[in-house]
Amino acid sequence: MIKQKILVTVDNVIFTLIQDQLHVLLIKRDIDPFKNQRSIPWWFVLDNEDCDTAAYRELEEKTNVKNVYLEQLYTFSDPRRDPRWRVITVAYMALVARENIFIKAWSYTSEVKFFPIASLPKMGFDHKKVIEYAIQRLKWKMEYTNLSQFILPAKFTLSELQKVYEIILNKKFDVRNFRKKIDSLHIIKETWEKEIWVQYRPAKLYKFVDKKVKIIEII
Amino acid sequence: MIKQKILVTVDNVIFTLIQDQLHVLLIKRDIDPFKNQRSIPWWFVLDNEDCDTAAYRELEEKTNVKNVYLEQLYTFSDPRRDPRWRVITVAYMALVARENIFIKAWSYTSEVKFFPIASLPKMGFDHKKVIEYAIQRLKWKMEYTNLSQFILPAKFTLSELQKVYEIILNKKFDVRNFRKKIDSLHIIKETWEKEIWVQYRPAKLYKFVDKKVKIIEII
DNA sequence: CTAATAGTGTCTCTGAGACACTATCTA
DNA sequence: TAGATAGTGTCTCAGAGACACTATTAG
Repeated sequence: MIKQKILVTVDNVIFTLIQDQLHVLLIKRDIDPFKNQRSIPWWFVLDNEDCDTAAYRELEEKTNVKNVYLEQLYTFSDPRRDPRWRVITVAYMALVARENIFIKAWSYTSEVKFFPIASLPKMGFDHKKVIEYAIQRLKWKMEYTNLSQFILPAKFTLSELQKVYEIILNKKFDVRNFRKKIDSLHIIKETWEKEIWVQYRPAKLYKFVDKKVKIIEII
Repeated sequence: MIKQKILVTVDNVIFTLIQDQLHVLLIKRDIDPFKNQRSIPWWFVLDNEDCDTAAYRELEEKTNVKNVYLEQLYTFSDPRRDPRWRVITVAYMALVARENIFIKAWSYTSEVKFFPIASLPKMGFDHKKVIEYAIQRLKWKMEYTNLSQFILPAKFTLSELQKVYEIILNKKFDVRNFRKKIDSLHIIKETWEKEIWVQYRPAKLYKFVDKKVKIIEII
């Protein structure tokens, strides 16, 4: 039988929106290598689970939310990506709505924290590369699917929806053209509720018609 | 240190066009499990190489061609996908031009053979799923990149180019609209050569402007 | 009534798709 | 000259993008 000494892990790039900025969850390493540097959450795949299961497990451990969007991205396999052992990692990205994420990650100490992607700290391993890959995939999929629903609260305003696209795609849209386009796609519907506690004209709240990921040209 | 007993392999879904049909390279297994069934070529990742390198190595061993398009697809990790051991596989797809592929795979015995995707034989492992995934990715990428160049000979006619799209996307195109579209993309240029040995009006030969993969809306 | 954001319609221009005939080569 | 494929232009319609004002609420 073949001799091979490779360890397999899953890495989770967990995205959310906080105060109009895209953020990624990072943990602080308390052991070497890269002690005190940040890294994205990762862990070993167990012997009797597949990678999706492992990624979910790791995700719940850090955020305590279920019902999250999770997608396999890419497998990183440079033989020297971990200085200790030969480790291959299957990278995932997760999208969580800020209304869900507040539950656990926030209650941690500074060991688990969201960082805006515009100012990421120094990171161990090849995690910078993994995050860059994830951002690319996120942008790309935002353009042609209804993925934005997973980063929004269940009910949201059209302005919030537009802002999600503007932030992630880093691009401004015309209000009227944006609404016309969204309307033509039939991916969201009105609720009969409105914003409350706002000091201006309250906006109508909408929700997504379909929880499934659909292929749609949004922009 | 963590105990983990996982083996890592790479699977290659090797596509080419033969006689107006999309084909996949399969080998015949001469040992159990799945003895005498077909499978896509795969092999173990060596300790000091990354997965891309392993996939190239496996590819050259079967086809003897270099300069091939190779892309990582997805990592399949069901704990029971190999009945003997716990094996995780990183799947790749390769595109080869028929002018290149004839070199070695053809000279093999029946052990290594191309099968049209419309009539695939019974296959071991989860290879049906892997091939289906690869076909999806291929279709998808055909629509928005200049990937078709890797499945065509270096010089080709516009009819051949159109046929590539028609076969892979399983869809007919209007000759004039297709040419108008391709022309507007500036991805190919005329050579000053024409077809020879044909029994009708010989067509002009074209070649791709750029070997790099470009993002372009083709259809 | 002021400040702040929500919400709405029209025009222009580009590009996709429908459609049919002539040109060039071999045998 | 028959058979086979190459090669070419126009019109219509849909959708993208540019653009500015009125509506509604809280304080």
